[in-house]
Amino acid sequence: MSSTIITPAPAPTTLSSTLVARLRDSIMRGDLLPGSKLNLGRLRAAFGVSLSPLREALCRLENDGLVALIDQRGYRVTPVSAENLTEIIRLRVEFEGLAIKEAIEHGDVAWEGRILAALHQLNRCKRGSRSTAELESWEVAHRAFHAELISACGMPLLRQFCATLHDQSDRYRRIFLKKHPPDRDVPAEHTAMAHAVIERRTRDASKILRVHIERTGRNIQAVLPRK
Amino acid sequence: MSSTIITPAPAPTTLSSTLVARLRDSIMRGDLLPGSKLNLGRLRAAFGVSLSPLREALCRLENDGLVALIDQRGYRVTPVSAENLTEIIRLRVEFEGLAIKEAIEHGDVAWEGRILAALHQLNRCKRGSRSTAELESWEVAHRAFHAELISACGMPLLRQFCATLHDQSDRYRRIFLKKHPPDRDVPAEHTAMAHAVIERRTRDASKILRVHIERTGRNIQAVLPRK
DNA sequence: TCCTCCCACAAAATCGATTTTTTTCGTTTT
DNA sequence: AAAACGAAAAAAATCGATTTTGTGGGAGGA
Repeated sequence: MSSTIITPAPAPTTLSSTLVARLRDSIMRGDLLPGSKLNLGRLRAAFGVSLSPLREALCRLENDGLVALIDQRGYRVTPVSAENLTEIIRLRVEFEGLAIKEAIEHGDVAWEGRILAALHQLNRCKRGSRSTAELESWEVAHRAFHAELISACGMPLLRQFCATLHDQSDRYRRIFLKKHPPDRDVPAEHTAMAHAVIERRTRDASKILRVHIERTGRNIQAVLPRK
Repeated sequence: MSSTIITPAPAPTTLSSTLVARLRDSIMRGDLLPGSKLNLGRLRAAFGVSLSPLREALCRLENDGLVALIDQRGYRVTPVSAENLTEIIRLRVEFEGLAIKEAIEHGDVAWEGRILAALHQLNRCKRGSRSTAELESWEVAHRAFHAELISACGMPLLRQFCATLHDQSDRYRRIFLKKHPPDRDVPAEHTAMAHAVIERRTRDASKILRVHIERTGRNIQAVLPRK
């Protein structure tokens, strides 16, 4: 019993789980193009793994709507379309709107604190930065902030649905707004949202959230290639 | 080109896909108990398949929320709880309510026809029957009817979410109301719902749907074992 | 020229065996 | 007696190889 350092998280992970994260990143950043076929042999080689964990990882990405499996002809990256994006945005407004209402009703002081913490971390990330690592840390903080807003809604399934939809719209944003400068007033909106939520201004919070989601949607639609 | 009979469905299926259906049935009917551990070795033997397709099938059932995977310690059947059921019911009301509103707005005559067809098929199934096959055909028709009601909503993702939630609440109903006689007025409610939808009485349709879903929820809650 | 059939190739799906990790259960230590 | 340990057993995860299925192209026939 000397000064043994207890590892905070034993990192109980598996190859498949690691692969899920790696593949998700590749799809999210657009390295794997929407609609493109995922050749198992090539992927296996590229990631240096066997077929079993690769297949399992892809299967798990199906849950998130990032890939689709067709019997006997393998996996492809989920294609993108204006209609699909429209639905994602619409459902995000509905689902997150419901979730935030419930969260405002049930959230306690600890939750308020977590929101402020998440907001702080988010605002510390320079969005305009050129560095990939910094952009990535903004993405992480942004996702965490939105998740925290609804974390007190008391509905695990709903939170999962929201997370899935958020991921899907993030893919659009990251691929199609890659070269666009981020909106100026986004940080202000996040701050306004956090305060509206904490002060239990349900109406305000819902509205800011809706505007926030829909504006991003329109920005993407504007540059989405037409069919 | 003699009298070649064209197979209606080439059945482009794979072992994994077959397994998904078989496992889903086992879980839905409660053969595999909620919360129970799924021993891969035993399952492999029971279904006469290898690990690869079995693993893939289980992974796909995760999407439907019927099983859960924990790294390094395998799969288990999703446990049940009063809170979980409450959330499922709540979300079904919200999601299907939204979907039916959109469907009423966008549905055409062909859709109306499909609803009546589905309703007819449903009403032809004797719910009170003792035969397993007949009960099963009612389940199929019932699911098809509810799916048809919202099929015109123009939102594939939402339909998928609704289908998932429907499956989950069906599992509760099939397991916990196995020995209870079905409610007398359920067929009448289906008919009323179909007509309200076709006649574009949005308000009525939503209300009937909500009552329909919530009553089943209460019936299950009443017999759900307390913790 | 166009269509159909057949073969070789590529890819997906599946299997059986091997490697890791967790769980179990007796044994020891305090 | 309770906690701690460790080796054996069980189970999950992974791998490499085999089988099955889809695909593309060319020969043969209309």
